[in-house]
Amino acid sequence: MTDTLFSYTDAEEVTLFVDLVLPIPVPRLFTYRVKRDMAALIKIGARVIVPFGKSRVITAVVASLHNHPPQNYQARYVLELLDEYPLVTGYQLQLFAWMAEYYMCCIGEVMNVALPSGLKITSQSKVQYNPDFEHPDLLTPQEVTLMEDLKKHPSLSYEELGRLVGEVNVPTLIKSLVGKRAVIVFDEVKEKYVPKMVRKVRLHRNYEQPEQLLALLQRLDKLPKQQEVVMRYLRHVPMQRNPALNEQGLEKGILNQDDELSQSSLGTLVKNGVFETFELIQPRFSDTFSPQKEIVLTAAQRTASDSIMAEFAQKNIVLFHGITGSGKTEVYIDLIQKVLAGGSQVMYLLPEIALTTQIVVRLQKVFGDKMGIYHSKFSDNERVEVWKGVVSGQFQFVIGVRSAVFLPFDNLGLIIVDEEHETSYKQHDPAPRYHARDVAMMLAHWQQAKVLLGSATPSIETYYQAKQGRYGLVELFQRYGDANLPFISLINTKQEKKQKTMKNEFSSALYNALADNLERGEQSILFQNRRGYSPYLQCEDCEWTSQCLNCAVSLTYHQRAAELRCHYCGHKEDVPKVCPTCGSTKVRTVGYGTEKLEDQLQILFPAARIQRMDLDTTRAKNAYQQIISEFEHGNVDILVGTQMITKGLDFDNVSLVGIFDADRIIRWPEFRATERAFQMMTQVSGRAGRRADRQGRVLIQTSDPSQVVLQKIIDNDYLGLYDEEIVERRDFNYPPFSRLIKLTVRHTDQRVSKKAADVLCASLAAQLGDERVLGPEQPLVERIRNQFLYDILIKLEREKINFKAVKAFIQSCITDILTDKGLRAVSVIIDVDCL
DNA sequence: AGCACGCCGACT
DNA sequence: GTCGGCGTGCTC
Repeated sequence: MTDTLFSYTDAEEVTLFVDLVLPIPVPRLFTYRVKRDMAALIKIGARVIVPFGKSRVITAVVASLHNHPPQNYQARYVLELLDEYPLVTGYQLQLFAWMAEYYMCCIGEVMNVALPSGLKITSQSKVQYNPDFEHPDLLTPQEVTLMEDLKKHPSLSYEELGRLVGEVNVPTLIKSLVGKRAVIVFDEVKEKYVPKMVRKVRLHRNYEQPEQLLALLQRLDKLPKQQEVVMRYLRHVPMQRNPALNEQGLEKGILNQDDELSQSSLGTLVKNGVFETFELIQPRFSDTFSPQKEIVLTAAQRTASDSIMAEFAQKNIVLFHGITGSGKTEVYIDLIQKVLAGGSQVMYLLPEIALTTQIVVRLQKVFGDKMGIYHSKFSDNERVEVWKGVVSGQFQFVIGVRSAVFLPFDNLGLIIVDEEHETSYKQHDPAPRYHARDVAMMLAHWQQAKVLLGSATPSIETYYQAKQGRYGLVELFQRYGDANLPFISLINTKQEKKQKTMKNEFSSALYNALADNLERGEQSILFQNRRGYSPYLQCEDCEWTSQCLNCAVSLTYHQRAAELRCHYCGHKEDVPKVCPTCGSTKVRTVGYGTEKLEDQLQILFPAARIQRMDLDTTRAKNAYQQIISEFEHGNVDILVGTQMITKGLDFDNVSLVGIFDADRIIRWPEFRATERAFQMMTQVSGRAGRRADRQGRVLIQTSDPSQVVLQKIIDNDYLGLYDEEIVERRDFNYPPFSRLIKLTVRHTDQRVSKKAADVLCASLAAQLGDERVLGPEQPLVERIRNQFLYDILIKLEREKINFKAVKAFIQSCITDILTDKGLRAVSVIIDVDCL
């Protein structure tokens, strides 16, 4: 500014602007004005509420503060400042920006998956009564009446709230209520938190004083049943000594003790006004933890832990390669304790399925309420609590799934990525399509934290880095408690079919083994990685098969639900009684899903108790836990399941694992198929024989036992697998020797989709060269939800490539397509480091 | 992503 | 004559 003469007055008049991250898929920040009274309080990383577009109000995060008024438009005002202390750290903003750049998406898309929806108040969000609300005394009179309304309604929308309170500023009101933890905010789309209610009873006020109580008991002398109920109540609520205890009452269930007589007596007492019933919302955080348990490491575990520490002195990333059942968890606990004692934070990542199991319980016993759990099965409100707990310092240690990398850590000392090879660490559907393992490494790099990658079957990429010396490597090949590795054998189904010894698709070997196990009272697990009853229906008289209308896949037959389902778009239809084409009644099921296996096993072994575990049986809230505990308590003889059973289940009594169809796992049309097959089958095998006193057995059904990977699985020969795979990867320039970016072009008109893909491919290849650009090619499922898909795969060697520049070029090619008149309607999905 | 604006078909 | 279909374009 040239106008220095008046700068002393200007200094006070300068308008403050903020650049905000909005949860909107637009590749830029948005500038808003800040009113003077807010200017002193607003900070980078704080959330604000702003008006956006014609009729929306949304939550944004402050990315920067400045005083440059925008040139081409008038900035609008920030409506409300939500956080006096930022809920988003500088590291997180750095992470958001990095992810948007690296994974080629918008920073708003990153923010959208990063923040739990409870932290994003918008004009679309709803509020409900917080079951854990503790301080009604803080409310203003207006808020008190509003809370009464909220108690009556399950939830209120933004508009409804506005109508109820009249002229008051709704965002301000919500801010106030959220701040007092009186309400919780949730996303209408997602399922809201359903508070658990307890039914309680208490004595009527008239009987609270000792003399009144005594009179009551005397009056009930002639009614012994009712007298007994009152006595029982007094035993649990000793109000003779302290009448105030009556206020809290007693749970109805405890008083009733499930006998009908006391129930009817209680009913009479309630009717006569002696007792009154009321309901209370059960607080969720009422668990108590057992005291800290001492963890004693075995010699091998001790050595491993020490070696990891030693490696960390040299390297920032260490691969901990330990076979299944070697007791990696104890080693982790040891390391976590060390890092926490040093005052740093720890993040422990696990794939979704593994997190639901015993590991959490085990860690909770050690770390108690200092440990936060970040899991998708938890309600959004609980995620918000974990987030705030990390900011406040309550949680120095969090165990969580993929999305835990977004938590506001600022002082990480250690990140553990367990089951490092798991593909579920890569987010597939909404952008950002990030890999939590890689993001974790970035976070660690910024915060000078160490990363421990754990796996029994490391990904080829990771093992390569370890071999190259870029990562430290610690291996633990001794099974915990000297349990033996299972004995794995192959069953040639082709041969058995020739000899006619198969029972349906069960080989005699598998059948006999299952029968033996049943007889001995030992448990078995049968693995089949396909849910439903059968992958499709087929007419025997014509060519008809069940096909999805919207996708190029067959409809899977689900017998239990009595419907045909598309596993891609979710479309459901009734099962036809006759062939829809020719009217024939000979419609048969083809192929085997877990449901059919369950059925056939029941026919083969009528006395066996069989349980199925797949997506369909575990959808309900606690179904997963229930199945596991049933199995654990020996109430199940044979557990049939998909991938879900491969992880984290440690059961003593399982002595047999059957892999129903190995061929299907091996012959996946993908360059990682062999690696996957090895990982998957090794993991399932690990479920067998986790006890020292006998060796578990694994039977693998295959039509071709000579397949190389099978022998490697039998020999538990990870190194052999690695040596072969790495050669192929090098020869064909696949990861770790290259990076892959997959572009998927989508449109409802196949010709448009194809044209766009061709044009895109040509412009990419013109610059990058034919050998780096593959396709366009129709994916395995060429049409999903009536959109025709074409894939383009870009291979970029690690050396001598300016990754950033290439990505910018790719982006420009896509922009060209999307501005082309005839092709602009297509959408292009970008997947960096696709799996 | 939402949301409005805008320009063409089957309905009271 | 309108209601509403979803194509296109914009949001500080």
